[in-house]
Amino acid sequence: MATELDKIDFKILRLLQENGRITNLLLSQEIGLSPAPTLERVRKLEMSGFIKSYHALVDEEKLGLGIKTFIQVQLDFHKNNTIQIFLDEVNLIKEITECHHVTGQADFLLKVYVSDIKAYERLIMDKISKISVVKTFQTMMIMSTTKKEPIVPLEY
Amino acid sequence: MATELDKIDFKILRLLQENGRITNLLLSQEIGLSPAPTLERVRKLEMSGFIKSYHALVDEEKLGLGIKTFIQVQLDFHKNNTIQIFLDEVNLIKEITECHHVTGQADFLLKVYVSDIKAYERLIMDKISKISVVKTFQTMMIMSTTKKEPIVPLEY
DNA sequence: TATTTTTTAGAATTAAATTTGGTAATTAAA
DNA sequence: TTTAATTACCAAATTTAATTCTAAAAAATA
Repeated sequence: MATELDKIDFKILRLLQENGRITNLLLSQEIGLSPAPTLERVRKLEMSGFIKSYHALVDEEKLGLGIKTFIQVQLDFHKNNTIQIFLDEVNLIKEITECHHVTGQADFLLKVYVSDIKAYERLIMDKISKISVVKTFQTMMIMSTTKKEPIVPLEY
Repeated sequence: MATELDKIDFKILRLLQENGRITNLLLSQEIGLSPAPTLERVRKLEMSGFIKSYHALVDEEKLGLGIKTFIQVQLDFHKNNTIQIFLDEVNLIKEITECHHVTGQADFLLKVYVSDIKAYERLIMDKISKISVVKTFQTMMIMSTTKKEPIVPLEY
């Protein structure tokens, strides 16, 4: 199986990132092929892992998640398995939807969703600050999000 | 139209966030209704905006996007339309996929995708640092991402 | 309790996905 | 350069799913 993608494949990737539920018929028309080879290309992109999954995007505000933040966390590296301890705890906290290991002053950057400030205080007091290996953390509260592309920047 | 969601609606939201391409038939079996009312509920969730859109998730690494970073930006507020100038520039830079207005030392947090370090240097030198209202910025390079939920944390 | 409204299931219809078989184009080998 | 092999494609047929429709059941209201 050749893993080289041509322009048509990139176009398929773009269209499916834009609309994950586009019908195969429409997709085939957009890319200028008939339905059969279009479907075959999509299946190949799925099988080879270029397309990982499909997801519905929901309106968090409407669902009552009024508070979104990023938290920069610095760890205390006195134990030798500090990072694993931290990651295990993070995985138990459902309000944390993203966890990135980053360079810079902070060790980790977390993304958090909660309903309101009270819930945020509880998260901080009862969960984040109780993780033994956490040294310091700083909240960046998201006031607004002006750009959130569902598409990664590709050449084609 | 009542905007009250019941447990079945929340289950639909969860299942569609997990798998945006689940068939209506399967979805109906999962939630324990027949296909017709299941479809009607999904359409209502779409029409009322609880479901905003559907997207394919691609493998950025495989597509050659080896560098992912967050950039914290501080603006220079000497002009009175500083923020709008900044946002207009950000919208022109395709490598920036997210832009959040945040509290804390930084004014904005950007998420960036590029192919390699050379491309990152070009982004910084030719684009970010040339935005007139940018005072300072700091890169947090993402070394690994250990959690990235496609599902927002809901009660039900 | 009677009436209205809403929600649902099941059947019928429509549309889409998938498979199949054959052809053209490309690539590899002689 | 010719031939063989592979790959990609299209069109049509088939299968499967989505959608619509009708009537019954459940829930809400009077």
